[in-house]
Amino acid sequence: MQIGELAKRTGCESETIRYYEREGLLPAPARSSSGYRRYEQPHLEQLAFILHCRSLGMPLADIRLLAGFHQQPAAEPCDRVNALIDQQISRVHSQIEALQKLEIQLQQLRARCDSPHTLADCGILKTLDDAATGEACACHDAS
Amino acid sequence: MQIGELAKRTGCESETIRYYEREGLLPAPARSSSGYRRYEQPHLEQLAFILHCRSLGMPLADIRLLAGFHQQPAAEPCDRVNALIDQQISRVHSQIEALQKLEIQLQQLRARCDSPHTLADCGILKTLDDAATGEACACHDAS
DNA sequence: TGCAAACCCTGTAGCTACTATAAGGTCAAG
DNA sequence: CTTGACCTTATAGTAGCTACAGGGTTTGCA
Ligand SMILES: [Zn+2]
Ligand SMILES: [Zn+2]
Ligand SMILES: [Zn+2]
Ligand SMILES: [Zn+2]
Repeated sequence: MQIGELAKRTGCESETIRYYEREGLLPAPARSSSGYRRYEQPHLEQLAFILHCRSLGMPLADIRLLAGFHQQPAAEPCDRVNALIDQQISRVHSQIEALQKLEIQLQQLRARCDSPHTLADCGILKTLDDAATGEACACHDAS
Repeated sequence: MQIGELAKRTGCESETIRYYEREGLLPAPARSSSGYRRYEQPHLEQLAFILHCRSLGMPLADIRLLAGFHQQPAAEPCDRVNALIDQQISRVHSQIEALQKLEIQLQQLRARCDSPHTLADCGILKTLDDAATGEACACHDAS
């Protein structure tokens, strides 16, 4: 199958497929006489593997490692697989925590302007300006 | 003051300050005879304003707009300020939701390997491989 | 046969918000 | 007069694509 059909079947754009090939995530496929890439079933599965991992937010470097375990002796322990997943869980978890703090801060700032104002009287702008001169702000210094 | 001192006082690297200048977020300061940037108090406040907004996750384009409201007639309504903050809140909120889903999916995948295994028997690798061939997976198809 | 649409190819640049060099000029202390 | 700490510009790198530009190929139809 050509790249366009692989794209259609996986829901991944042709350009992304070529990008994965350049990055060494997908093996270079055979070419037709005119230079078109020709993919077989294993490529489709490899790409599906990559996209599945991407949908879990895994970085490409980790996916490369995960895919590489298929080339390793099957009797090896799987602790490095676990470590990759655990790492990703903790990355995601700390991102959630940081974003939750951010949301609270933003809502405290937003609360400074509840009724329609002019720019001159806007509690949001005032808070931001005051904070820039070193004063306490609703978003960062709330108790 | 020179760029290094501004950097020290704000906790922002000199290179980032120059970057903000290139991006039009900080006005170009006066130069000494040898070409060194010389900053005054207003630059420090402007930079503090930017850094405060950045700490709330605001994109530079939005900060540019927020800062631009200072040049606008003060009698204008502040609804565009609110809109920027609301937009940021909803961006943050939807990121949180997406990451929370991700965390659950990752934990479901992780649960497939609870005791030490070999690569051949690893429930995580098996799940990923099966998903690549179209089968249901713990992470995406759990009820 | 001729032509147009729909494919495909490579290579390059753009996106965000920095960060990190390289290669050089300036200034104050000792 | 030299050392070290500053400063300058310009360029490239980061992650994961996405969007061209400028070309070649294949297929179908009149
Ligand atoms: Zn307001
Ligand atoms: Zn604040
Ligand atoms: Zn395992
Ligand atoms: Zn899954």
